[in-house]
Amino acid sequence: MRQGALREHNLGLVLRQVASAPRPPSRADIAAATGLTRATVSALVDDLITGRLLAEVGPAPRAGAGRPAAGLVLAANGPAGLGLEINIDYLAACVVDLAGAVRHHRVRRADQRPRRLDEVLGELAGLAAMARADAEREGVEVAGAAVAVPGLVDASGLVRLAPNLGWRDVDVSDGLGLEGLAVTVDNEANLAALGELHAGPPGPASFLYVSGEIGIGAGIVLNGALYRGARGWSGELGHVAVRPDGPTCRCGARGCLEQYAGQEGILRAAGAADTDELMRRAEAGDAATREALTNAGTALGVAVAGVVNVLDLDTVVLGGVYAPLSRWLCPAVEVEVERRVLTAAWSPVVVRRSLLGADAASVGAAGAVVREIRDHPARWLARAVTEAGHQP
Amino acid sequence: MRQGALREHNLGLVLRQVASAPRPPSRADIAAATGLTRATVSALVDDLITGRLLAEVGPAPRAGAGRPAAGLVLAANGPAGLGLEINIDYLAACVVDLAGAVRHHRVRRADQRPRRLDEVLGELAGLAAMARADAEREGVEVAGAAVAVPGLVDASGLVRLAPNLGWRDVDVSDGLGLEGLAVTVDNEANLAALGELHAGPPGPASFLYVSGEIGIGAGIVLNGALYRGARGWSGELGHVAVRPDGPTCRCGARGCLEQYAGQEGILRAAGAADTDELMRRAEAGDAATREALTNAGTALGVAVAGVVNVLDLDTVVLGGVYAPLSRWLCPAVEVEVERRVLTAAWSPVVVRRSLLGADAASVGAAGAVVREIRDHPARWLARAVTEAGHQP
DNA sequence: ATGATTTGTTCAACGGTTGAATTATTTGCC
DNA sequence: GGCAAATAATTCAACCGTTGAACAAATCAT
Repeated sequence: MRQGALREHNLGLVLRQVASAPRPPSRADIAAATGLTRATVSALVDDLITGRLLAEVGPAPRAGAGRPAAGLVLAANGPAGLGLEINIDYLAACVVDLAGAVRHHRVRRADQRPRRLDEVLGELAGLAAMARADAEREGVEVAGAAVAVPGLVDASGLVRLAPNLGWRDVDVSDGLGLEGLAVTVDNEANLAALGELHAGPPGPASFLYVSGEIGIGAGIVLNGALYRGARGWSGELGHVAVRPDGPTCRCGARGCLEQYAGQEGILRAAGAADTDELMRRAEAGDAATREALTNAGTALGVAVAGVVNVLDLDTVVLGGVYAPLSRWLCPAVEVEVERRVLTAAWSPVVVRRSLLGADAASVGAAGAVVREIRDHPARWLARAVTEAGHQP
Repeated sequence: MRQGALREHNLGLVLRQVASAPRPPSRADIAAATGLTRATVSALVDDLITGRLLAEVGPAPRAGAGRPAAGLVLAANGPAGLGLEINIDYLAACVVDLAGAVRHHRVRRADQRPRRLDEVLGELAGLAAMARADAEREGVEVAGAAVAVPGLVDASGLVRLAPNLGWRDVDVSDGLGLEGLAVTVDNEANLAALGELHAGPPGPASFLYVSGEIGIGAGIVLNGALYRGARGWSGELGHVAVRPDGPTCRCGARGCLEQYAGQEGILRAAGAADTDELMRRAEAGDAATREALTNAGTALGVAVAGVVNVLDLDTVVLGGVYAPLSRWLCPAVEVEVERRVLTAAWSPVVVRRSLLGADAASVGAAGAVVREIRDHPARWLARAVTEAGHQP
């Protein structure tokens, strides 16, 4: 039973090695890096090439003598992931291939709050169908899908609560027209954090991804893996207490971060109608707006400093609506982190904006699908073999 | 290179299976539980028995027909772990065997703050020598040691800062007279959290262990493993902000939890000279003391609720001086957690006192040593074989 | 051209697991 | 008491994946 697990492990090892190499590596490079024999690597690579997970590229010019090496890259025409996102004011769909390249991306802006559930899912199903058709045209096969939702999602994929959409106990994967596909549903901040993880340099990382929307969520990446919590409900940063006797939050408690740094609170304090107006005023140098952003950043910094003190993270990423506002938020956050994190003197904590910006969740969702294949290639290979057998 | 890793993995699998079984399992039970064949399990068990990690017990009476099964238990005369603890007002040493039984335990109470470093380490070396001699008398071999220290310990085992002992950049493992042994050094709260993890029911668990002493530290266990942070400095709960504009802490920031729920703050508010007096007054029903404890519990609850909101933990354990005080602290902590944790309505958060009390860190340290052997038995087996070869 | 050098493949051997057959030891039933 | 059924543990040939050495392929340096 565990004899085959060895091969599965080594297939994944080779695949990850190719993915993390700065240049297309040869079989010999992989053997040297992993400690496996060249013979074993050759056998593994053969399986991966016939399974359309790896491809050979022309021999690179080499310095010195010796037979030229055939470079290996992740296959661009292999399996791809479909990422879908439902958010308050837009829907999005994208396709990411095994190498991490975004092959399709489409956003449809519209306030989803007044719409009925089936309208929302119907339009998302349309976006998904377009994405699949586009992927097929490009010669990649969609192998699975992940849906990002701004709310609490339980282990079975049921949306237990999405307060800003007014949803409760909704089965999102149903009614998307993706019957043949494996569909997972996850919290928007979690998938955005995964997107940020895979967009950065390869290798393990620990960071806090803060997603500022109407609410404030967080995705926690520890040692290169997403931490979901005991029940999958981690990251409720918006309800960390900033002032225990502050104003009452809609959750019932007092002084939650959301009251100070939530999108609605910032807009109210700045006297702006929406984020676009807020941005314009901030760029114009409006004093009240700048003050509102500084106050929000300070409150965010207090909460983030608490998390960093407890988890000892070296990076904090600001995403969602915080990403475009990061120019004004980051300094205030950094001041509080610098002041309140006990070990900040030894090792600095970086506070930066999201690399992917507003696309983080949808790209992260698609990336999570291909990452699953990359980490467990044997499952994909077994599937590919049985399919070939069934439809020759 | 990875062919042998398969065997190492399976040796560990069998060992963990024996450890987590409610009754001594037979080879056939293990095979059924792990999915390995009976033949493979027999071979693995033979290696583990000759390596003194497992032992057979007499056949248990069975219901129905069939050859009786030979029960397997973790060897009581195999390798054991030596746990040492340096704390503000006591030193401790203990020996824990592979099955988790405490075979030796000794505490020497004395305020360590006025003493010189070499005095402290000298006395601890004496305790360690006594523990080893006692272990030898009982027929167990000490296979390694771990030292718990109330301070920041870096990855190399150097104590970077122990504020309440006045230590900075101290190499503790040097000068303990344990030259032949593998010695690790770790934060007191981390090792206490491990002790609590192994004292509870087997299987993965996620919880926050809060260690109240002069400072307030925390050990974080996620999915059955200790989380140490990006640099190993996780758990600085004492410097989480409870009131951002509260009194200035000795760390320089304002409103840290330590100011409200640290041992010294509680004693001052209650007007008690030491913890014993505090306990007496609280039991006598003194109003000022009760109020001081409730206020401390409330502040602790605010900070703990923030951590639980972010990490989605289902259990919080109060240890250190909080353990004997938990009768008065827990209710106040629970009120804040109930009020402030967003998902508390779905899934309750348990706040309870430490099972091991004041012994958690030393027992946890010794347990960490044997747990290392239990998880990587191949290393121990290899060592045992070479030793047998050298001294036949 | 020839040798040095590096890549990739082939093949017998090896370590570890597997599955079936075999032995060992008990209970239940006549 | 004897025998069949049942369960535990071991033995052994077969199998799977990795290993190491030998070998063929392709290039550069001289």
